[in-house]
Amino acid sequence: MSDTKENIIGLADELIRKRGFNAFSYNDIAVPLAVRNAAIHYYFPAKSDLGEAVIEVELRRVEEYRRGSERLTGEEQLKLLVGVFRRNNKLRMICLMGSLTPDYDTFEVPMRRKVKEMCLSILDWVAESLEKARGEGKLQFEGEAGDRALLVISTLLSSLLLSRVLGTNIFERMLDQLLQDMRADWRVKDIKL
Amino acid sequence: MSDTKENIIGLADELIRKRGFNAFSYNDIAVPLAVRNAAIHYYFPAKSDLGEAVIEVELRRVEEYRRGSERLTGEEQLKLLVGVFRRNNKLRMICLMGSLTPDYDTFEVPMRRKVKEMCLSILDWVAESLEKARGEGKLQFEGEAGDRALLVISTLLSSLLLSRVLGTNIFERMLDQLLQDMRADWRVKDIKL
DNA sequence: GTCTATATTCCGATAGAC
DNA sequence: GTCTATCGGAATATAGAC
Repeated sequence: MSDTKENIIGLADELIRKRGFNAFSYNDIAVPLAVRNAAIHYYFPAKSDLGEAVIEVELRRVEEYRRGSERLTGEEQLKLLVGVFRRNNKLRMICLMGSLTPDYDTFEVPMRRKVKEMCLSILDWVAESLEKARGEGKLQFEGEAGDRALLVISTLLSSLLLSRVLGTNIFERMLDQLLQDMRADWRVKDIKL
Repeated sequence: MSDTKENIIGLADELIRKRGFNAFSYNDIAVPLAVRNAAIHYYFPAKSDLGEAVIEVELRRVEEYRRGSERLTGEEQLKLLVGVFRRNNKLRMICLMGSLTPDYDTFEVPMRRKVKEMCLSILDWVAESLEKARGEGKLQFEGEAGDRALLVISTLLSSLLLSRVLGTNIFERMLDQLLQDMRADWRVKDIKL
């Protein structure tokens, strides 16, 4: 993939997380990259093509995390997950789920499908990690791992939203509560950056 | 307050919940109300004025809920809260926190302040209800009610986001998990509409 | 208080040269 | 693959008549 194309996707990803899909323009990408908006249209004829590409990359990122952490314990996988969100929090960036799901009904159908696929993929990974950690005795929760994954993602997603408005410390307050609920013996500050 | 003004605010509220603040236009309000966009500008010179008015109404709504449920038990207050969200869920509408916090950094400062005020007000109400319900022995949780309120709001907010993408039943799955965690002896389906 | 009319700006998108 | 140039449309917003 060409550098320009990669840079466009990378910057679009950042803009989606910081300002939302409907709030950024081709110009917001063209100016920092010092190209004309026609160059962006060359790679992504319509804005939704760019949106889909950003999600596609995220899907691959999730797959990589998944394959790259296969040999880790469930607990380590969860620390990895929480670490990713904490890093985003420090950068005032929300996650793609938190940014794209509120605007879901304004998207064209193909992009909606991609958003849904992304949500399912992330949830699946989290559920797997939770189940694994429970099997190791490092986590306790009742019910199915898929249901618990919904609550975990919910907390991660919302903590990024609320942190920006109410202050960064909200993230740790929320995550530590969640970890306590699941009887984890570690807290956010225990994760090495 | 004039009918037109009220109708504008009401429709704007709906559009914010369904499509997001940055995705709706004055025309989306003018057409259904059969007025010209100049009429909307008469009441709300700038779009942010309209946004602030919508939040203002929500703030008063929260205050009303609060005063109107003072004599209810904490448990009944929570059922009321969950019921409000469930009704929104059925209408495919997300809450204002879920819609406005992702776009927070695109707002002008006065509107950001209002968003923050709204978040704090809702959290405060939830914390109060949780504390009350805990005192009644109808709910169990560790730590401060304020921290727990963050998790409760997080689940309500996210369930609306995810329900639209993954299916309406997500709402009940998530809320029932949350209630189970707090050892509540009721579930979503027990709430009368 | 609502209208017509319009200013202004910005957006996504495309044609065609290089 | 990137550019210049431009189109068509939509957005927010305002002036001034009624």
